[in-house]
Amino acid sequence: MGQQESCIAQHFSHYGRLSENERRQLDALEAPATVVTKGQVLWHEGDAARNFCTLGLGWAYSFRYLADGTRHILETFLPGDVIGLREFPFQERLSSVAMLEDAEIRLVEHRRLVDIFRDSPRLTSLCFAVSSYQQALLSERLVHLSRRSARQRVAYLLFEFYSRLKRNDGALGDCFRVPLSQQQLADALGLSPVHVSRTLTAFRREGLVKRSRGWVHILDPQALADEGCVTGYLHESVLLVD
Amino acid sequence: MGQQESCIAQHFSHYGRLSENERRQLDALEAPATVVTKGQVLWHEGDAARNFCTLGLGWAYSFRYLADGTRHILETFLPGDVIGLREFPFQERLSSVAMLEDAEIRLVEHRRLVDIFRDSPRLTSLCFAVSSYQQALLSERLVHLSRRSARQRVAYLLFEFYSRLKRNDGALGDCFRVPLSQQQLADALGLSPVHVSRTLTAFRREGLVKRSRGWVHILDPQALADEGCVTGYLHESVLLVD
DNA sequence: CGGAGAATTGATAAATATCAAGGTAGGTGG
DNA sequence: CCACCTACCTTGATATTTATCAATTCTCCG
Repeated sequence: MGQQESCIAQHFSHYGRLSENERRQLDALEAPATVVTKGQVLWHEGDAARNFCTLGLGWAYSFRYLADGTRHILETFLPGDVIGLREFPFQERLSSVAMLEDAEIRLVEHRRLVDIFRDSPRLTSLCFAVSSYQQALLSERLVHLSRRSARQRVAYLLFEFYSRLKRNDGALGDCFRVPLSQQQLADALGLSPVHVSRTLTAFRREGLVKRSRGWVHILDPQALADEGCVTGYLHESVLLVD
Repeated sequence: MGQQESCIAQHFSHYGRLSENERRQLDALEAPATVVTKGQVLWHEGDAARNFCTLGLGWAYSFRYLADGTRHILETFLPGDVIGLREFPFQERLSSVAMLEDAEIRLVEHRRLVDIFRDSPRLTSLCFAVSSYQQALLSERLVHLSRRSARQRVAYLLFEFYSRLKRNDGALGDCFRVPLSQQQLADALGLSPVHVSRTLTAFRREGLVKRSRGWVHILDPQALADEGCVTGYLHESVLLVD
């Protein structure tokens, strides 16, 4: 992801092959990188929404506060992901976004997206694909949160991280960094931190997964996928026919 | 929604004013109406995805089967809604869709969407808006399902129906049709049908909501919104600046 | 009037939350 | 280099919510 291979081009290329020209168009979108620090809030729910951004390095998450002061984590963003695209048609941010680590982001004005729509039907299709993929992740999570046990939820989330990281880096091993605390995992899973801890302890005892401060080691990928009832289309290539 | 005011134009006009020309373009998308019957499955998860459709009359829902044979309802579709747009970049259906009532649908080939992308940046933006709004409904539901009590979930879902119906029909009163059985409400809420029944009984006793086979009567809209922790942006106009 | 799906109700069981008390590891300043 | 500090994690005991099972009633439709 150097200067000539922009983050956004990298991300879009998951959904279809890019021509040199298309790549240049995407590269031209991005402003210079901005450095942000762990814990920093990129924007709050309700803020005016005029841009989205790409995440060069580091993890982030979007969240909403509930009436009782608790917090729910809606999405996680991994290096290379696009953040805030879905808010394009809204005047206001629908959720807050905060950084899990020090990171580098690049802003893109929403109106630049309209330029894309005007200039390139193909890139437009790819934008749609990016957005639809995120929506697919969301609905998958919806299914997995609403009616599944704590074990299944935890297994699913860990496996989701695994498979999304693997999509960006085919050489990823079974041991990788996941910079969420148990409190944050709990906020993403709709569980109490205590119960997340118990579940992870059980998984460790059973030889499924080991987790310690920021790292996850998947001991038995197949068993984890089974436990999480992972169906698989998140892996499938989502290439557009054209 | 007669012959000249197509379902899809009607739907899109929620997101921005349509010119006569744009309206014609949208109208031209739709094939003649197809009649479908209650319980009919439009498509199954995993089927090839080559088109989407608009729902002229009647309700529908999308769902996934879980490993244990239970079912989760992901989305509900009301008259005027667009079904299956989010699957545009996927080769396969991500979820099944079934009818809650006898209804009328109109199919649109996915490749016609590419025509729109090529011919009209503005309609493209509106497509994006439609898709993003559905995504917003999904993420709102995600928040409301993962960490809220049964009372809050039920209240939220009923209020969501109320506000979505009201968006299509400003004159809607407090009493309207909701053709989901308690079993189906349970499948959408991630609760057992028994508990849905208890919760609805409690609401009736408290003078919040009355429900009987296919009808909902909201007795105290404000109290229901409070109980469901409805925040409000689903009502907001989502107009594009342009 | 009879039948079938749908809804209600009660009793009990299971899953998860909450509360509270330690324990551990990594970072920091002396 | 050590000691402490702090955030994070673990564990146990108890409380709450919701599921499950089973029996009954309701309501619509033929």
